[in-house]
Amino acid sequence: MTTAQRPTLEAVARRAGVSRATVSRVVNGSTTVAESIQQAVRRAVEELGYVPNLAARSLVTQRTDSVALVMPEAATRVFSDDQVFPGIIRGAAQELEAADKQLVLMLAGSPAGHERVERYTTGRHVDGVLFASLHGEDPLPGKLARLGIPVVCSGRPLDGADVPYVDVDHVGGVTRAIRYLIEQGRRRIATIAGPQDMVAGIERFDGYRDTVAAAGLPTLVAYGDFTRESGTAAMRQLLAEHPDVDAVFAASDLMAHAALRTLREAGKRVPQDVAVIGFDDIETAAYTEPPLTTIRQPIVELGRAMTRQLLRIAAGEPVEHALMLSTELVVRESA
Amino acid sequence: MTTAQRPTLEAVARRAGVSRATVSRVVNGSTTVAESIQQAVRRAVEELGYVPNLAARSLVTQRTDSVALVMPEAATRVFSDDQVFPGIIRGAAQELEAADKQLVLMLAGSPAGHERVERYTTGRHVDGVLFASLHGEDPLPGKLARLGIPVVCSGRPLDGADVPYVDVDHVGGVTRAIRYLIEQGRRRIATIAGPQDMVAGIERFDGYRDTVAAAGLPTLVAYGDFTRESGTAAMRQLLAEHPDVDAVFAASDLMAHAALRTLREAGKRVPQDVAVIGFDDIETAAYTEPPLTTIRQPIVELGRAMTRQLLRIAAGEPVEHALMLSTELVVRESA
DNA sequence: TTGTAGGCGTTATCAG
DNA sequence: CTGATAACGCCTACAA
Repeated sequence: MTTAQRPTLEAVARRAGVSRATVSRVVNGSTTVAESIQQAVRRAVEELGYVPNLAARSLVTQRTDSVALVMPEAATRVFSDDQVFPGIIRGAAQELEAADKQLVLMLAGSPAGHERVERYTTGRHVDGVLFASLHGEDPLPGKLARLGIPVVCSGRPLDGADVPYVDVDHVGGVTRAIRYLIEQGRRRIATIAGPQDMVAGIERFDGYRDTVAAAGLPTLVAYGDFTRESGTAAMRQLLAEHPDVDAVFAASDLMAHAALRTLREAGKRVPQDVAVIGFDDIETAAYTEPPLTTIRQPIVELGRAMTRQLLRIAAGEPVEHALMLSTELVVRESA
Repeated sequence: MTTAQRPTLEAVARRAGVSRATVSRVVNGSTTVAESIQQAVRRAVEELGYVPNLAARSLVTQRTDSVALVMPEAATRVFSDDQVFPGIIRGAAQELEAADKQLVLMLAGSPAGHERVERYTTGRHVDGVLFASLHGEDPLPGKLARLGIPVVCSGRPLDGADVPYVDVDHVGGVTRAIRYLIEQGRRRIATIAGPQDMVAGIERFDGYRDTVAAAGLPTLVAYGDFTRESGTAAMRQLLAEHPDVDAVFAASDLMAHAALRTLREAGKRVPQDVAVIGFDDIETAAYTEPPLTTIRQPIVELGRAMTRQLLRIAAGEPVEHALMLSTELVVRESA
């Protein structure tokens, strides 16, 4: 029942026989303190189990040593089993740990949640804000940037706000994949596109459309929302509308996985009858039947890169306005 | 360039022509303020864009309105694609959102990380601490509890600390699964067990061992660490040591998934030659080949339940020392 | 019902 | 190199 008041600077100071100021200096690593005194202070800190009160500290320093990671998705979708969000979280956590800062996770799925996030972040309760994936034209990133609060987005903000961002090379990856399909002799190449209110959905579709168009091939499209269920529906639609489809590029591995299964149920062999390529390279991709050929995006690295940019901005250093991480075609057996 | 100092209570008070105390009352929803004054204050708050400084507030209230979720796993494993950790995060986030508290995520994989977590949490920088999954005998939960800091673990702490926890009914679920296998006429039932330094690994193994023993059947075991790679190795070992195995219970869906593939490569048909049952019911389970029969654990609910318990403890209410969430056998085609 | 005043635990500015 | 002392922004008795 050690309900004992936690010790304060004052207590440590008394015990070490010095002033609060000196203790503060030692605790914060100032070098201008005599060695003998430093030792005395450290011993007192040790004996008392002193831990600085961050609230008090940030009250005066105006820093909070914490960063918010905002996930604007509905709570139910953020953690489906694509590994995108967990990957970003992990990358951010790693980088923040190295910087000795805290990661505050915020879900902004509901309107109430969004408002909460706005209150919290504009209230300067964090040193910076990371946006994990924007849906539609969220004005929040731009607003925060204008308030002078460090912000970094994953993907170009759709509302055109002048906010620094990091993204993976969707278009490049997709272009490579579609060309690969064409080289294999595929001519009726369809796509299961992602949501068109998210950069990832838009750019992956653009990459597909431009590449098939450049090759003089038709555009065959059905839309999904990155989930397996939507992939199943889209694949069925594609099959119904274009029975002669001979390749499918799905904008997410989850949708590609669903397409694989739907194709099998429809009696199509993969890749003989229809080739399938996904996007993400989630762990499951290597275990599908057949193993999925897909475009790998460095998702953990995305989280890390965003965080590094944010920390630079917070430190007043200049950063590239946009950073692009490269993607890579991983050929397995589905195409 | 609105670098303008953010407004303080003082500023709002001046603008509304009242005292700081009154503004504080209005902001915190005190009812003892005249309606007309409330309106004036609210207008001033609005006009100035006032947002309370949490650091200042928690300095005096001794509350931080934030809760830490500690994931003691190595960063690289926390977000593999089993949905356990993301599920817990999601449940906690939902419940915390309702309580208007912040979720601070902390990875304690490395020794340095663990020490960081210890400093932060013992330093009373959060109102409570949630432990997402314990590895070995971590003394931290017990230590925090002794310091009077609200703590809730997922799973019984292995060091015997007297800390409240919430867990799913591993043993019950596994028992049902093994009995089901026996009813189907399986007699050479093996298990791919999880790590034996985690409650989940231990209890799932216990459930298996006791049930096969009670039926007079042999114990055939290989160990994994919940990942697919380890599942592959374990299944190979099982096949080598017990070529006549006719059923496998894997302690995680990921390992079960790997087992499915390994069995196929070995020329075994599932479920005809070998039945396979997993544990978790991750989304992928419905999409494996064949679809996986597995034991479902309510993982998001686990996160929510832990959080609710923590909030109760923090509010000084009494809580059950242990809470058990039920599991359920989901029969698909692999068994 | 409203205002006054003190203090929460640190850091930072100055003297000494 | 060290020690007073004044903020930092807010809440909360207590007084009016």
